[in-house]
Amino acid sequence: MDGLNTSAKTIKYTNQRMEILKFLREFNGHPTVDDVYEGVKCKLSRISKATVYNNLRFLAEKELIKEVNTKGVSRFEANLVTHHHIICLECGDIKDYESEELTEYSLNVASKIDGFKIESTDTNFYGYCNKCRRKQNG
Amino acid sequence: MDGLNTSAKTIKYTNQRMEILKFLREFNGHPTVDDVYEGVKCKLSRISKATVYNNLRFLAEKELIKEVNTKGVSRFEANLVTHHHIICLECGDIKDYESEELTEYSLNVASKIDGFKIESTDTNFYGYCNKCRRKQNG
DNA sequence: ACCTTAAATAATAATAATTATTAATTAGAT
DNA sequence: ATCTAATTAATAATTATTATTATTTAAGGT
Ligand SMILES: [Mn+2]
Ligand SMILES: [Mn+2]
Ligand SMILES: [Zn+2]
Ligand SMILES: [Zn+2]
Repeated sequence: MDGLNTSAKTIKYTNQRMEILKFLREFNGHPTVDDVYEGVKCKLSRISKATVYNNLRFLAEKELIKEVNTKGVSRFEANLVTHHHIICLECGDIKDYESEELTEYSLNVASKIDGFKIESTDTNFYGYCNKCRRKQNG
Repeated sequence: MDGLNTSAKTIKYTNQRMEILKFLREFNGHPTVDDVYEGVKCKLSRISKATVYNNLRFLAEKELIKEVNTKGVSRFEANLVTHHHIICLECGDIKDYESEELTEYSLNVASKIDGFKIESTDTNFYGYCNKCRRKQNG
């Protein structure tokens, strides 16, 4: 897999870093720090949780992953394509939702905002997933 | 001011609760739990921080205030009108942005999503505020 | 292949944010 | 005025995150 091909000066390709990035790319979701920590443990049993924190911050800084705004704990993802999120208010499940049109529309709105130089935008949809709806009804 | 006129059964109109709600309505921003705690202390010097947490959760539950999804600490607001947020990536400042059109557009997109029953939607705009841009340049 | 060195790691301590516990207080009903 | 479930204050406990530091290591130069 292609690794840390950024405009780097001194970036070390450590095992820990590569496994964390690989995990995020394969996980294909929005794992918490603990999810990542547990996920890479099978490969790197002696990894420190601080290393997970450090690398997630590092990778986000280098724009190889993104941090997702959620209430409560930090979450990360490897999906760098601009996209939106569908969030279940019951179980907290977060699904990606891609819509070029919505992105275009939002960016166009953004271009009219002054006092702020807008770099990016995303939309959250809040509701209830099928699983949680089935539970609520009967 | 109108208080807790919700479909309530047993809701107590305590001083603490009312001051917290009043603070949020007058603050007109997105204060953290600590902001609220510090803000109501002048009126209620003996208030416990746990009471602030409890009431913020309570008021959000009753839909008298809203919790805002931000990275890091929890934030709350009394602005119940559907609206969007402009967030400075440098200083973290959060500004409200109302746009009926964007809300309408997003809800229309939402109506086409299946597997989820969407209840609400909001859009975040990320960028840099004038103040932070001035600092960065010269 | 060996040296050098800045960067990264593991282990752990420290701090910050949030939740749980519990005895005392109180709003609102009777 | 009395009653009672809800709320509160104080504080302990738990989680999440950041800081510290001695040790290890990736990568570049010889
Ligand atoms: Mn995503
Ligand atoms: Mn707002
Ligand atoms: Zn769900
Ligand atoms: Zn700013």
